[in-house]
Amino acid sequence: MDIARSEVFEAGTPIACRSCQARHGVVCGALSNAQLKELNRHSLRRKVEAGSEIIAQGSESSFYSNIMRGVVKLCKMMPDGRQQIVGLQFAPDFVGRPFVRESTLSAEAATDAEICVFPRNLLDRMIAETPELQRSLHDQALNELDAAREWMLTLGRRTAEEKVASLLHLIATHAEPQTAISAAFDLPLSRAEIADFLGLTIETVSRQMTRLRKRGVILIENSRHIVVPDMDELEKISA
Amino acid sequence: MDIARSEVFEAGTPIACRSCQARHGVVCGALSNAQLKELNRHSLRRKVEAGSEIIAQGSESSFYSNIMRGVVKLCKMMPDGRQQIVGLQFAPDFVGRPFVRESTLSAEAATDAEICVFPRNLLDRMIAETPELQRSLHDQALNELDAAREWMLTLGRRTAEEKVASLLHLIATHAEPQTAISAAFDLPLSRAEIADFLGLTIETVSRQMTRLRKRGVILIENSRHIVVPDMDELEKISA
DNA sequence: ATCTGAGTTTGATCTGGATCAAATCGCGAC
DNA sequence: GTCGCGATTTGATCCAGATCAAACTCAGAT
Repeated sequence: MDIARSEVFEAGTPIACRSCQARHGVVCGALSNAQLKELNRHSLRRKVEAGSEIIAQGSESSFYSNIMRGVVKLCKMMPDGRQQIVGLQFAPDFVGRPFVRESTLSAEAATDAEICVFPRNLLDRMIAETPELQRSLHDQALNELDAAREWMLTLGRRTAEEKVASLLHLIATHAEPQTAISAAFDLPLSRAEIADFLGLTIETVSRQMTRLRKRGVILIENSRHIVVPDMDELEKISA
Repeated sequence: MDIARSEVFEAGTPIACRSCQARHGVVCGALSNAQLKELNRHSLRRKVEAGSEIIAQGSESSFYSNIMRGVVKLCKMMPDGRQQIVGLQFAPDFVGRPFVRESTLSAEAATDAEICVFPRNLLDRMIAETPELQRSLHDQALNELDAAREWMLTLGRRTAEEKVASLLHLIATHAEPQTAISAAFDLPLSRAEIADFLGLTIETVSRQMTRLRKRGVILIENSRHIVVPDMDELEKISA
């Protein structure tokens, strides 16, 4: 994302964060009206298209964001190019690493997305002044930690088939009201990204998807759109 | 650990947490004297021996702890018995999951250890009342999240050799002042536990250790005691 | 001193997923 | 429409790490 390089908070037309309206992000949901007003003066609503980088691994980031729409992937890259996706974030998640300037991972829009961008210094001050905000962010951090550890189990101990089923289950759960028996959703990730999330190759991902399709566990309407007739079946396979 | 079942805070001789003395845990380091005094009335210093469970996966835990000495492993177990260690904790770490009663993982002493045990209700209240404590715990959660994501890269994308080197590097870094070029330390984990941390089998762990020994990267004084003549060498291998 | 058994190492073989290679599918540009 | 090209699927083969099997080690127990 170009915001990272250019001086964001000088250029562009700041749009009030109160435009979040129906759905507040993690940050603005925890602030008083006075704080919101101040934040609004310095925050920016931003559309980012799929594939653009929001935070670069190894860089010092001068801002945080809230995801208002879309999916963001968190990636770690090794010097030789091997890559691992270490998390997916959805609205209204907070993006950034409080208390530490340099990021050990990159954040990239997996789909077209909209984010609210906040200057780091201002938000750091608000976190220090606002226990409720700290609590919200603490809460999100703990939820991400639970999710990361669950995924460690997937990476370390599940088979390729179970990994693919786990991913489909994860996406379906975030896309659907999760009450329904069946689900239909768009994958926010390409096969290559799925492979990088599951610690597999694209070929193995493709073969496992085909296997699930042939068994009737999923329908592949096209490579990005999936229908799951029976979520219990999928959950059983993901073990 | 029997504490989980019996009513801890009635039996036993409570020992003042101020006995932490030189080294405070994450919790007591962030409290005022008045709060410490109240906490002392309800906390308990406890010795736990290697292998005993501090928190059981799927159970409701009514207490938190601080590790004062020793190493604690966090495990996730699948219904069919497959297991993954998802983190190691060292003094003065906090153990427990604030805000959620039921644990999705188990915490078990990997070595003989000493912990300070706090009643959940009391500490929850103190967290709510004490921004500095919330900040400490938030900080630890974020550090654990960084570590978990780093380990996801290890699980998903590193080879068996790189995994073993990564583990040795991790342990060495926590055991030694990390300034020295060489390191000597006791492994807090058995081969089986190392396998469960790295997503490998014990045979593969053993073979990779032997390979590293034959290459002169490590000396195995006995299966638990390791010497690393050149930490840079080890770090290079862990990639 | 010898026995015992858990933990570890070593060896032989197998296999799930990687790698290498070639279609096939879509979709935007012309 | 059809050309070009990246994304995906499918096929053939390979190999890192799993599995199966057997020693070996060593700290107690007798």
